[in-house]
Amino acid sequence: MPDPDLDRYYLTTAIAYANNRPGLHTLYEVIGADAIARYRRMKGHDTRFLTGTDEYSVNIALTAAEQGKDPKHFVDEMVALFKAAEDALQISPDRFIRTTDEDHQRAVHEMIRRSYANGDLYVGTYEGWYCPNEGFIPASQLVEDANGTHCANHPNVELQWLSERNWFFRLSAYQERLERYYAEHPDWVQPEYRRNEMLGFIRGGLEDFSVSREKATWGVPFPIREDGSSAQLPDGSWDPAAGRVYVWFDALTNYITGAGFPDDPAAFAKWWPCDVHIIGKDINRLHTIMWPAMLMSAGLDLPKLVWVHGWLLVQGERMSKSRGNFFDPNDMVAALGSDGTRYAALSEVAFDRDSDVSWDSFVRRYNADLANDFGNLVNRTVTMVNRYLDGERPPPSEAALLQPTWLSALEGYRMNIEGFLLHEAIASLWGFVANANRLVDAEKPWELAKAAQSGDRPAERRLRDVLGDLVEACRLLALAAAPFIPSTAPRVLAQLGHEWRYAENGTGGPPLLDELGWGASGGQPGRVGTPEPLFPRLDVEIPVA
RNA sequence: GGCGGAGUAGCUCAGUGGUAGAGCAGGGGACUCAUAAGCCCUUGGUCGGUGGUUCGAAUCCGCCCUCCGCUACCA
Repeated sequence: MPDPDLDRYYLTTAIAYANNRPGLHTLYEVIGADAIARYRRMKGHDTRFLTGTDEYSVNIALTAAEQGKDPKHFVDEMVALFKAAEDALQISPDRFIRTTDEDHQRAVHEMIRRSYANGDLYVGTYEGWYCPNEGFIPASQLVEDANGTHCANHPNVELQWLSERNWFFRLSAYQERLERYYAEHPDWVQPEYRRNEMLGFIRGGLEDFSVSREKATWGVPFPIREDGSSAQLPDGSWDPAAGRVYVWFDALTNYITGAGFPDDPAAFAKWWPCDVHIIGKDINRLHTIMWPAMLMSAGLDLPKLVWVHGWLLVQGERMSKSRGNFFDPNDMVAALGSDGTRYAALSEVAFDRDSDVSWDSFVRRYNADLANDFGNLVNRTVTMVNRYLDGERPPPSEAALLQPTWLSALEGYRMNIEGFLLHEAIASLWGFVANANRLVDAEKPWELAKAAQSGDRPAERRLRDVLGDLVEACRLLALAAAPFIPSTAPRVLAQLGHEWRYAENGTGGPPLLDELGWGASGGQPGRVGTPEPLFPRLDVEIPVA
C-alpha cells in the first residue's frame, strides 16, 4: 500500500556567500542538511537536496578587483574551495546551485516580472551613506567619532550621501497576509521561539525594501525599465541603464531555480513547495518575512517549513571569518576523518540553538562516542564471533535480548531526526550503543565460550544468542547512523558479513525503516569479516589554528 | 528602551509542587572479548538572590541581579 509519508522530499540550505574559503560554521548547516537528505533517501523518499553559493555583490566585485581578478574568475576559485571541502565531507547535493548559473537569471527575471505585474514593484529613491569602497552602509554599521561619520571597515574613507533611483518591493502591503499565514500555519517556522520573534517583527509594521541597484555592475541585470518595458536589447543583452538586481530577488530565488522554475514546469510542479529550508538565525527575517511575501506576490506557494539553527560559538563568540576564529573543515577532516567531523559537529552542536565548540570537545566526543563506544562495540563483537564461533555469524536470537531497548531508541531516533533535532537523534542511538556494551559485560561471552568448550549445551546456545543479538545491534546502529557517518556504515556491514544495499548517496536500497526492524536481517547464514578499528582513538592533542 | 528567553554538579544540559538527575570530565574497583576501550561503584550542587503562597517549591507569585535572543536593506 502506498505510504503517504513517502512522498518526494525537497530540502535546501542557505547559499553560502562566495567571498572567502568555507569555515566549519558555514558547512555545519550543509552537513546537517546532508544527513537529513541521506535519511530521506534511505527511507525511500524521492529526494532533492539543494545547496550552493551566492556570488553577486558589490563587495565581491571589489574584492576581486583588489586581487586583479575578473569577478567570475574570483568566484569560480571560491566555489572550487567550497566544492572541495564539501566533497571531503561526503556532502551529496542533487544540485549545487550558483547564482551565476544561466537558468537562475531566467528565474530571477520571471520572479520580477510576476511581482511587477502584480503591482508590487515601483521605482523610488533609495538614499543613504555610501562608502566608495563598499557601497551603501546601513545605519547599524556606521561609526561616529571626532573625524565624522564613516564606515566601520574603512575608517579613513570619506562617506558620501547618495541617492539612487531604485526599484522597491511593496512589503508593506503584505503585513496582514503574513500575519494570517502565520496564524493558519503555526508550525511553519521552527523552533517556535524563532517564529515568535518574526511574528513580533511583522506586527511592528513592515517597510518596503529596495530590490535593485542603479550603478552596480556585478549582478543579475534588472529585466525591466521604469515604464515596465523589457530592458532586453535587440542583440539579446540587457540594458545596463536598467541597473542590477539587488540581493533579495537574486539570492532567495535560488530555491525555486533549483526546483525547475521557470524552465521546467513539470519539475517545478513536482518539487515546489519545498519541505524545508534549513537556515541560520541571522537570515531568519529574509526567509520568513521577505521571501514569503515575494512568493505571494509571484503567485507561488510558500515553503512548508523553515528550520532555523543557531551559531557555532568559540568561547562565547560567534565563529566567523571576520573574527578569524573559525575552524577549517579541511583540518578537521585531516584529524577526525570525514565521518568523525560530521559526527562531532552534529552531536556536539545542538541543531536548535547556539553551541560553544572547541577542539577539545570535538576530540573528546570522537574518542568517547566513536572510538570507545561504537567502534569498540563493533570490534569486540566481530572479534568474539571470530574467536568463539569460528567466524560463523549467528542469527538474531528468539530471546531478542536487546529488542525492547532498540524499539525505544529507534523511536527517539526517528522522531528527532524528522523533527530536525539531529543531536537528539544521535543521543538516542548512542544510548543504545551503551545498552549493547552493557549486554556484553552482563553475559560474559568469554565465560560462556569456556563452558561451551566443556560441553555445556545451554551455555553454547546462550553464547550464540548473545553474539547473534550483538551482531544485529551493530547492523541496526550502522544503518541508522549512516546519514551521519555515511563512509563508515558500509564498512560496519562488511565486517558483520552483511551486504550494503544503498548507493553512495543513500538511494536505491530497501526502505530504511523496514531494515531497522529488530531481526530484519533474518536468518541468512553468513560469516563475519576481519575486525578492523573503524575510528582509531586519538591520543594526541592536535592544536587548532 | 520595547518584546521574549535563560540562570540546576568542573563542562553541556534534563527535570514545572512531594526526600536533587544524565552525559562528559575527575576518583576507586572487579574483569578481560575489545581501539589500556567497555562494565560496576563513586567525589561533586544552600537548583542566581530575596520575599511570599503552600503541610511541602528547582518547580507557583512579587521584587532584584546577571546573561542571551529579536528590534529591516550584510550574503
